[in-house]
Amino acid sequence: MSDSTERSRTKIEEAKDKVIGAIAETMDLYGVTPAAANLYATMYFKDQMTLDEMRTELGMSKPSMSTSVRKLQEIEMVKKTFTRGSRKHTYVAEKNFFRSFMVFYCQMWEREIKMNMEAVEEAQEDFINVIKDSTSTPEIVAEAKQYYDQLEESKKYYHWLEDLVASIKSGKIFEFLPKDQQD
Amino acid sequence: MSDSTERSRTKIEEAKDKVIGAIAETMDLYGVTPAAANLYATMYFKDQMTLDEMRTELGMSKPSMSTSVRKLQEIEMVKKTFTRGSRKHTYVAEKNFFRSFMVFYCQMWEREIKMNMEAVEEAQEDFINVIKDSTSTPEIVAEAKQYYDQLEESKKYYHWLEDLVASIKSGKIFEFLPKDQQD
DNA sequence: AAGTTTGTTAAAAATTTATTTAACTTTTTA
DNA sequence: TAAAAAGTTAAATAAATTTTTAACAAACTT
Repeated sequence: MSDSTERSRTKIEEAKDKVIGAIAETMDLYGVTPAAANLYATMYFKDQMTLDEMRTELGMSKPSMSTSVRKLQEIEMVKKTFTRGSRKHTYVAEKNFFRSFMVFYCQMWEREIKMNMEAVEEAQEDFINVIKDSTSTPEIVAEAKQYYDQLEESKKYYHWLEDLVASIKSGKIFEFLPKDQQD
Repeated sequence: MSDSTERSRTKIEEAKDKVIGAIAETMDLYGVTPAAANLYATMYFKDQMTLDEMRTELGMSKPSMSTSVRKLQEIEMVKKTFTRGSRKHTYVAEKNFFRSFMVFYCQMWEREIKMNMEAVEEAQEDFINVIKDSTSTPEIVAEAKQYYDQLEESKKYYHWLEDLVASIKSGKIFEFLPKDQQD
């Protein structure tokens, strides 16, 4: 390989590494481990990879790659592919950021909605019982009512978030905010 | 205090704790420490709090409260208030989840857009240089072009995310997804 | 201005999380 | 079906983060 070819290869690798570094750095804000973040960013520039290729490329242990790839599959940023001829499993990175966005945030928000709404509903029932309890003093009734109302108000937000998730899942949000705008 | 009053008070506390637990649990997915998550959730049911009240209520150290409250101020989930008569600082929790949502995700997404777009722009320049380099072999030019195109495609997503942030900041998104829907 | 209270910074301890090594299970193929 | 290869689970180690204790700085009171 000639000197200039080698120099070009190096430049390409350096350019990729800039993007890999940026993606990996922002990704651990998404609740994945550094290993998983690095792995995804690396796979972003690859067609497909096996566990052994991942281990070699990142210089990490195989179980670490196995765990990372599973976590990435959970948030659908990596998918398993069938490659005939090879008995090793092969994986590909989701390269469409729109899809990653949709899956990740919908998952996150649905979890939040479910968990918080359940607690809110239960708590509201409790407050109603206190309000209906004939032995409750006026002060206590007033307090319970105030908390009940605060929770009722918060439900508006969770309903809105539900709508947001639905519009992302259905793709309706792209009618409001087109994927390709002309500025 | 009568038995039944005491029982009602306990029920109110239990009801609040359900919500506090749920909020705290979902919040540490938002990148805050357990102490900060618990603190915010606790403050959600309080008018205002001083550092000493926080320490007493959560049974944690003062520096921990100080750090947590600062972190919560950064993401604008807590604000400092002036209470004349008291020389202690007092803080209030943002109780409008819409506002917390806007500040948190806009901050998060703007950081992601900035960091990744900068890397993408730099990398694209590098790829262009390789492509323009007269000593580059056809294979190398093809490879550089492919990566360049992949990054160009990714910019559509970042532009879309910019639009999403803008529509959240301006409130325009609520024309598309109203805060109070009637189902 | 001295003393006291409040809040912050810095170093240390404790806890949690991430990664690795080693053992084990499953799958493949010969 | 036995041997080998691939992948996963579990325990142990390592690393990073969170929290606390202790020392310090700033602000208020008298």
